[in-house]
Amino acid sequence: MLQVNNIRDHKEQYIQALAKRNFEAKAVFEEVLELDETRRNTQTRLDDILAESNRLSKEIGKMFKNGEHQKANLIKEKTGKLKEDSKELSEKLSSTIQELEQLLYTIPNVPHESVPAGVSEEDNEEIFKEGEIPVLEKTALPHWELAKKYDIIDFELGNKITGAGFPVYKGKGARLQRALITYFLDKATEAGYTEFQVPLMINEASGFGTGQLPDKEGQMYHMAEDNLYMIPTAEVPITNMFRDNLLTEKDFPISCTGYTPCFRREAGSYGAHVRGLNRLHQFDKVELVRIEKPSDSYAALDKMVEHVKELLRDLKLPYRILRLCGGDLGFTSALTYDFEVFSTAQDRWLEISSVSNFETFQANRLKLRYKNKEGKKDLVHTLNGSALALPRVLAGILENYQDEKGIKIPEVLVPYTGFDRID
RNA sequence: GGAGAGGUGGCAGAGUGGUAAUGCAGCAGCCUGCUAAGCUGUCAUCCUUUUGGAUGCCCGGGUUCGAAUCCCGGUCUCUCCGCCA
Repeated sequence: MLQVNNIRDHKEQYIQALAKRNFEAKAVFEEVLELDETRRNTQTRLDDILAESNRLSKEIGKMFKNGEHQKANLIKEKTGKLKEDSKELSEKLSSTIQELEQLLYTIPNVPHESVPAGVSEEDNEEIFKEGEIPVLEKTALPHWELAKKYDIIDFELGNKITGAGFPVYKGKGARLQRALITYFLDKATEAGYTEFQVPLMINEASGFGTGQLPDKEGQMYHMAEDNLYMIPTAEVPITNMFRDNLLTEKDFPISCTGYTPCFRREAGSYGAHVRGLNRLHQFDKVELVRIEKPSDSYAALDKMVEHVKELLRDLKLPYRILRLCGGDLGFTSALTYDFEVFSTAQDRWLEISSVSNFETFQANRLKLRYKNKEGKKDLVHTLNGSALALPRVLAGILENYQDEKGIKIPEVLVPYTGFDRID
């Protein structure tokens, strides 16, 4: 959520930046500023009335003490009128504030200056590419067929238990999955991130804090009876650990990692592109979250990008990095880098990580602040990134490491799997 | 699921109808020559920004001239019992 003061101070700059995500901000900003003006006027008027009313109350108190009951009763009549006025004004004030907030909820984050304009993923900017794309035999298979051939993932079994998009990993498939999780967590820990195990369900306040609510409600599984949501990513519980906090300089840097399953309804996405592991309702992910002082946040973002690069280098998977264009940028993000692994047998790129700086957009909703050197309170910057999302990494490994007789395990994983081939 | 207790500033913790003590931490300054102590100020939010004013004691209602305090509803936490991995 943007701050009204910033909208006022940087109006033209924000309008231009938001145009990069094809968000027409001019009219909304006008309305925001107008409502804010009304809010302040109303408050001033209300304050005056309440001040008068408080003053009279004090007098009445004194009069009763002095036994001047008649005089007191006279003044009481006055307070009745004041009360009516104040009620009216305070209703106006709260409805104005509500209206203002509703409006602010609809405004996405202001893109960073480096974000290219654009309307769709086709306008994303490729900024880095690394790794050899292997030349596969004609007999090479897509991962869902490999999974069946070597009996390591059972999609039908998941259908039976739950439904489409809930695969069952089996034998060496399950072990490889666990190896990846442990490997990613170890790498994050080595890089200084503190590991957490967090709840997989969140309440409404948490959903609001990181921005899944109110606009992405339909993407989460909701348990109506308890009003809880299944987490779509560990970002939500991890970042919300810090909700309503007032940090001090000493608390930084804050860097957290955690493995969780993630649950997404993915309503409306079906078809060939979602086959196999490409898109699931439940998948595993290791997430990184950082809470930074504003001055340090972009350096932190770079560090996260380097971290993810290293993982992919270690796994020897061909990948590229995209700087998301305005049209593809998430609602809450100021700058996002997507990592994509090349799925050789499908001949397409698969997103396996998304690393973002939210600047103060989430912190404002989270009421997550720190006391700076001058003792003033300031919103922090929040960041997060996947390191990494498992299913597509697995798909990449299966497809890129296949030969006619099986699948080779990337060297760095062998200590974790205890085997070097699936066949 | 049943019973009870509780929710006050960054933290700790008073306050049972007259308008939020105190301590610690933080920040600014003063002082003292030693890793520190002492003193003073500041130290919830908003409006005005100069005096000042309002709001704020988990959330929402109510009673009252006046509510942290009394009443109703909700919510969360803790303790005990029950159930249970």
